[in-house]
Amino acid sequence: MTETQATDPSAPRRRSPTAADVAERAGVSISTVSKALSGKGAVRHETRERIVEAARELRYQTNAVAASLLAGRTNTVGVITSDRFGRLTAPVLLGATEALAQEGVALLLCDGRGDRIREQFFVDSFLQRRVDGILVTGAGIFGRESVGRDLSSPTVYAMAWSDDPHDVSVVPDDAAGTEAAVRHLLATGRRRLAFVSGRWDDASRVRLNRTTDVLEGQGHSLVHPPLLGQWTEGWGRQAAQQLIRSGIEFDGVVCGNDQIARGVAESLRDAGIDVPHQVGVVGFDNWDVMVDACRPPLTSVDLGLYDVGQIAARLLLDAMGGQQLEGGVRRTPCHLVPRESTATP
Amino acid sequence: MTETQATDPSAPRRRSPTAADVAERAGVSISTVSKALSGKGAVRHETRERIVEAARELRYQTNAVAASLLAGRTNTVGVITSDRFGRLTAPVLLGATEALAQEGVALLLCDGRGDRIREQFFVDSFLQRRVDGILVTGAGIFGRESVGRDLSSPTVYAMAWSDDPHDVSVVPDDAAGTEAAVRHLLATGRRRLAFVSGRWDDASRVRLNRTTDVLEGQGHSLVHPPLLGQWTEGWGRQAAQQLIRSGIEFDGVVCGNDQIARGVAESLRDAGIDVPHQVGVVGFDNWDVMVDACRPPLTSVDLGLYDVGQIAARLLLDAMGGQQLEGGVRRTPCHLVPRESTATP
DNA sequence: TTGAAAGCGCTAACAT
DNA sequence: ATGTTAGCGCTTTCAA
Repeated sequence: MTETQATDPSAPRRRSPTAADVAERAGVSISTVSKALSGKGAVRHETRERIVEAARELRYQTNAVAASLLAGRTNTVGVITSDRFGRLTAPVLLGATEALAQEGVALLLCDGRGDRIREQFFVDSFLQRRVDGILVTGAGIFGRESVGRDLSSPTVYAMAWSDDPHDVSVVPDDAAGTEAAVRHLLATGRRRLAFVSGRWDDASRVRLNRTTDVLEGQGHSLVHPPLLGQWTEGWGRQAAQQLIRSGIEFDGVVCGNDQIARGVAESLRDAGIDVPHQVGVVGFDNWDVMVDACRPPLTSVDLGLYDVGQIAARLLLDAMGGQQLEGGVRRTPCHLVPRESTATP
Repeated sequence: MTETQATDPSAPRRRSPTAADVAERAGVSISTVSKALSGKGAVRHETRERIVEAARELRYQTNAVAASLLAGRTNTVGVITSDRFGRLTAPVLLGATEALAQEGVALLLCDGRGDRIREQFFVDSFLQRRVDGILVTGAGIFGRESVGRDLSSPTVYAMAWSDDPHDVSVVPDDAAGTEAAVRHLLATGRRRLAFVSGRWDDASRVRLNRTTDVLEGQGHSLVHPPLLGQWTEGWGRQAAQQLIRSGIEFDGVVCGNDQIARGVAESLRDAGIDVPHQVGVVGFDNWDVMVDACRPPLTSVDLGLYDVGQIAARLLLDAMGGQQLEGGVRRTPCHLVPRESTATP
């Protein structure tokens, strides 16, 4: 390397150039600089050239803080998560960032760990920072406490809905997803279904209820009482063994998530029961790591969490634009992704 | 509900109260309000009481934007990720948020998807927003391009290191982690080791090199040429079958990550080879979902990514405080978590 | 102990 | 087409 060190590394960090610096260098006033660079005022072509050139030389960048103070808008939304940026939150966050980035809005992130005190602290810090909106996500698909009515920034809940019906929530329509899964099992010729899920929460409840509703609508019912345990592969395996030991015949299993489904499917396989030819298995989440690695690959309900994030963000943008949103829960579609675990017997 | 609606929902969002509002209500000047609430000036006790009361009544919150403009400090750091907030980034992010939150610093988040153009765009947006620092993470443990020398905000790289040695990077010492894994296999009596990893990148290279170094230091060597493929369970299974078919005897397998290790372990089990009694298997990442679900549970190298995030954040805080950091890569310790897959035969 | 005034860096209305 | 001026909401001298 032969280039000369441009700056003295021991020097204090130099302050960023201001519009005044650019103005001086271009020999114009500050407001002309503003007009030229924002493209909003009338500036002679030649003058603009000079200003742009000066700005480039100084590596000038508009100070967004000053602009925000003036505009009363920070182009920022605060996000509160509660599952430590886990697997379910990530796609929601991604969908939201994409939708917001398109409008030049950035995300302030923090994790409340599901602790109301922490959450309240972060909400306050967001309000002090004058975020234009707040997005709240949960650690799964279930109801959660509102972070507060009538905050000075509009708020939208994604994935987990607020228990205050005045709040705006966007959640995957997993009841409809469940229905698709059950109908798919029926369509592939299964009639004797079992149900295995994690702990007894909103998600388990919705999925179980819809499963039994659809079955009963067709004159069927679950062949074994619902098996509730944990959201893990290990529990899926245990549940499968319990089913086998019960001696009850079954030809399809609806599972609360992909981990459980994988546990069930692989445990059946180990027991010499062919999946999908003797038993069809369907999971929830369409989590690549699970559905692809499972033997056989798992049919699963995709919750469309990226869309949930995107739609929640768009609603928030509308609200930030002054639109009055109607409170309540909006449901976004889930879709079934068929794979080998439910192939026609 | 019998309570009256406090605000007219169709009214335009009311502006936040300012220090002037509080001053008026408390019958003092703005500067007294500032002193009273910041606790920095001398204010008569009774006056402070009045001011605090007025602030509470108005639900006044200091406008951080105005404070930032004045202080030349935003208490914000920008974070650029590149794996869509994936499994590896999450703990880094979490560690960073905790360390930063303690100092009242918030995180601005965006995902560059590993695209330099997008990254540059986000870096510029961060600089405009006058973040006090920038944190860059990668999608894994490998070298990456610098986002720029001499940015106006100090920058620290976490997990993936910058290819510019003037930049400050914090990465897990996976070479040392590898060494611990190999020594553990040797200590549990294995001598004939194989190596299976994902694609041929920095992580695979470091882990392979250290594996062979340690083996050779003990007078041993890999019994089969390294097997490189993908970072998936499927590849782990294929590799195990390849090993078995080769007819070469082996009693230990070092795997590039937990998915591969699980594929290897379960494939051996399916082939009637006992893990750990005939073959020991060790993985990397200590990813709960994999290590716990695997049969048998997997011994794995924990990369300590939470610490990586925390340490990177602390370095960044130091730099933000004006401290001059020495460029280069700092390595944080990994540690082996023994489980059944390497239990003494 | 309190208040008046300056100014952080910018934009927008108004004047030239 | 360009410049002058008045703030955005706050903190911080400096005077009273």
